[in-house]
Amino acid sequence: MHQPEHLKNAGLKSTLPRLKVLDLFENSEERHLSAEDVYRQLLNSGEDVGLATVYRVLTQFEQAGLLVRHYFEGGKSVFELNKGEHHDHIVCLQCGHVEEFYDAAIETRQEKVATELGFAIRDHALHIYADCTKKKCPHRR
Amino acid sequence: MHQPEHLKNAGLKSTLPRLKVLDLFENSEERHLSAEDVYRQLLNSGEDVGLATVYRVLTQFEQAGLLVRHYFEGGKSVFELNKGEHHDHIVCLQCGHVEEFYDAAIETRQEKVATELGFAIRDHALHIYADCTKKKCPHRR
DNA sequence: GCTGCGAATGATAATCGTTCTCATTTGTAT
DNA sequence: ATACAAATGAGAACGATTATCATTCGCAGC
Repeated sequence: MHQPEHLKNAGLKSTLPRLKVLDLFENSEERHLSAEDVYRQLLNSGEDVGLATVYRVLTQFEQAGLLVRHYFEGGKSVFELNKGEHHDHIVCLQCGHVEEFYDAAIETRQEKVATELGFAIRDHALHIYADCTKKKCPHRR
Repeated sequence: MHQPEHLKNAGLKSTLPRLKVLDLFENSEERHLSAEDVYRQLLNSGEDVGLATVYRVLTQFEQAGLLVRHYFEGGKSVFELNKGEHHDHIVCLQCGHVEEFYDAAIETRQEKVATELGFAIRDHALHIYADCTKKKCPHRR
């Protein structure tokens, strides 16, 4: 019973579809969901939302700062709850699972490089595509 | 008069469209070209190529290792000549120009992080989106 | 140089992710 | 309860890319 305030604070009416989407992100196993993922999961849960609404809501949530959008290889973009702390991503090539990491040294180095080249960083994305070396891997895909 | 060998070595017939595309990448101002960019520039040069062929040739060149493909934000992917040496990219948000850089510290740090998380890096992409702080900026877009 | 055949091309249709349009429905302030 | 703006959903539209398929081209063999 706290999502409505999240929406209010973001200046968004608390409608059914919006509550459902927020809830999904807060209770889903996988933190990183594409629009299609969200749509499918809502349909499977018996909800009756339109794909267009899912796209709209995701975009609104991104603009409101509730979600963060990532552009991984393969065209479709994925969203995750905005925890406030920046982090980069490592994507498993086997199962598609996304792991997060943060490395202060990499961050400061980026700033250094950008400054030297005469740029002011606005945003950045570090995506590592790798094979999981552990035996457990089948997250999904 | 050396492109034909490049193609031969890659196991590709040296056809007119393929030679034109290779030539474009070797002589263009901007190293980073999208399929649309290539298509437009060839049309402007009076060449008569089909868009489908451009996409096909770019993909073949990528598989042959002649070109490298990058997925920047904004959907469309861009290609550049494969110089053999890896580098990351900083994209100017004003003009769309792409600058390249390489930072050994960042590279080694990535390896370290991946290993610690139990992954074997296959590929990675570091894209910095920034504003150019210099007065000269109008490369294009 | 000419021929033939498989590979390559180009026009166009199809696909995929995403956005737009618009008539209908819903949330909420009154 | 009422009303009105905001939000929704179905489907059209869109941009990037890929697939289809009849025609054309590169090149090996004559």
